[in-house]
Amino acid sequence: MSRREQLAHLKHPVLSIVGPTASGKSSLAIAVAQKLNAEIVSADSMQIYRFMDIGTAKVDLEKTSIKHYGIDIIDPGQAYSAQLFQDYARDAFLEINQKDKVPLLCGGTGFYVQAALEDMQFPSGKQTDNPLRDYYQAYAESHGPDELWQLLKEKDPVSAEVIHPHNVRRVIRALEMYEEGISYAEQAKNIRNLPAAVPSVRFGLRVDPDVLARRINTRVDQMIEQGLVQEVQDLMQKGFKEALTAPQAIGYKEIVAYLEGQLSLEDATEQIKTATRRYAKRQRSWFKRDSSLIWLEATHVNQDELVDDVISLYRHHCSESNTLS
RNA sequence: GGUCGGAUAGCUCAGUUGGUAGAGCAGCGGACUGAAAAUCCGCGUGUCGAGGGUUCAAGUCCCCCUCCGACCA
Repeated sequence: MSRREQLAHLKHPVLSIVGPTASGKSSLAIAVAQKLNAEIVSADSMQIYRFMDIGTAKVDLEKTSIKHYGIDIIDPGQAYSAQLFQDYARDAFLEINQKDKVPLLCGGTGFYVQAALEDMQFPSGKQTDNPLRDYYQAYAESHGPDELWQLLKEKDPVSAEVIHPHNVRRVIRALEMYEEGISYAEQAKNIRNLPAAVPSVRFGLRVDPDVLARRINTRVDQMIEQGLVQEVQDLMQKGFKEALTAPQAIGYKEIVAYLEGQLSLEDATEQIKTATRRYAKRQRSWFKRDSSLIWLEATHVNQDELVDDVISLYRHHCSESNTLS
């Protein structure tokens, strides 16, 4: 059987749990995994990094007996991508399947979740960077974003049409793809209705935004108390700042600014809180569009109830179909 | 107690010679196919501190009160 077929015929569909940061996903996932004999695959673009523990609210792997994939898999100096995660997560699904256990995908990085579960096809090659990127970046800086967009418009007008001229990062990506003979617009066209690559039952946690904001605030204060500043200091010793992905993390970039004297610790803490709130908002937007999600109200609900709901709904949906046609 | 300054959006503040208000941040909504905790787009949400007066018309001028700040006692 091909890898593709194996993925389409898992013994147990992937149980997926998504939701905004601080919604209680990780803890719910562990509780569900214990009752369901599952192993967890984390879909989190920052928890994949070693040494970034406090600021990413990473679960303490020493304190749980549930196996976690997707945590501490690379060093902060390395770049990562949705494409790499797609392969990684699918390998994990197959490995868990071998053990006859339930693969439980849990995380807040919607792009990664979609890449893992749906038939999203990335250009071949496993690069995280592209040699052209620096050239176009420099071009945007010297000529301005609109000029760069004009460049794309000449080469690939259809893609230029779909991308806002000021979204430099995406304009560059489209130019890169053009050089490889791929149309950004063509790829992006189907994002709303990609077929599943893996059978799954998907849950989304909903938490009242005001309640979530309060949770975020106390969690950030706790991170500071637990030594986030020290953690960032240690990372800077390791050349973290120059890396591509890791220093973009909320809670890290602000503390770096504090350590460099650009912010007071108080201001840095405030900025972490608002950045986290805004992140939660973007997550809400992202997950809203997934019509296959089963939404669970998690604002004032006891976790045990949620666990029971998830398990019974999962079983119910499994009996309906557990493979893809 | 006295003098001066301030009081306008959730916050910091603009507001021309009187014509019922606008920026930044926050917030809300949205996009998203190799960085996604990234990147980008859209939206002003208001008893202009209270009361009275002048005026066709007051955030703006006058009176009075309240609160805050600075200075003088």
